[in-house]
Amino acid sequence: MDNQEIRKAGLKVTLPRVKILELLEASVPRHVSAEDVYKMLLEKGEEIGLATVYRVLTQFETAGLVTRHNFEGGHAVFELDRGEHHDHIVCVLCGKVEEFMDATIEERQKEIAAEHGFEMEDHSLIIYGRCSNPSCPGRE
Amino acid sequence: MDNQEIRKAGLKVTLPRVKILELLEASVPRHVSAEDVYKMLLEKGEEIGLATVYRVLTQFETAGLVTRHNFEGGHAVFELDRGEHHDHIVCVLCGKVEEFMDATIEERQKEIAAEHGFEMEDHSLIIYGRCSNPSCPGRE
DNA sequence: AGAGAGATGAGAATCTTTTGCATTACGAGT
DNA sequence: ACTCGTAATGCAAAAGATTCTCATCTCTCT
Repeated sequence: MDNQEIRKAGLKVTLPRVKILELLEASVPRHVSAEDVYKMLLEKGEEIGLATVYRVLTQFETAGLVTRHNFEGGHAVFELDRGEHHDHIVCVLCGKVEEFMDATIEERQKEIAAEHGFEMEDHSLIIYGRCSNPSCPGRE
Repeated sequence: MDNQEIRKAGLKVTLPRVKILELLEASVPRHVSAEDVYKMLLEKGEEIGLATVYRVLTQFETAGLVTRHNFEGGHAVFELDRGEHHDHIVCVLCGKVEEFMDATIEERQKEIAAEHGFEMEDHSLIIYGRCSNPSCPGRE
């Protein structure tokens, strides 16, 4: 039940919040912008304002339900937080996003932060490249 | 001579471009937003429009003279590209930025991209944490 | 010095995200 | 279930960052 997650986050269980969480759980692709969420809701016939989408996503982020990423392109994307941390590979041609997790890198990051006198709080690793998908545009 | 770098990039050697490049070479901190550059130029008495700053920074980025980073906070920062690649540690409290370079991580990234069928083009690794600087605000 | 392509400046426009405020919807208590 | 107070929503306006338009200016080449 989604409701419990929302409630546990200290938020009232309202229709917009439930709908947005449902959408994120069912969402393919997993990485969506606030605008994406808004449009997807409209298509499903839900009358939820864009401002509310932004507010709810920010609240979810604060509550640890979703993670916000600042990919290239000026707008943030969100994804449901499923517990395990991971990083991203983004195709610069078609925008496809794949996820990965590498213990070696994770470990080194912690060491590096410590070497610089930082207490690591979070990190963001994004690899940009060209994917091998045949249907990926912009490949000659 | 800065002029040569600009010329080599296929751009006309104009006053705004020279001034912006000079500023980036002398700039402390090394990571500045377009707005920062604009204000710094104003303080030095240079009458260069904000739109031009954006244009020139984008051109410099395309030419490989500077690198653009999408840190948290919605605005991009630029830094002069000095040849060697490096990553960043950003203090979430005071905004201080330190640079580092780790061969182990670099190597793994290339391997990971290959494993996913991507040809790595670029990457961005940012560690967020709390620095140990005594004058850093927000520490209890 | 002169011509033409390219660059600039100022402001308008665009895009993303946030905010103010009147209205509405949860949910604790009865 | 009913009522009430508070928190949440929707809309429109605002704010912040970046890009675009276009008339004017300036490099570069000759």
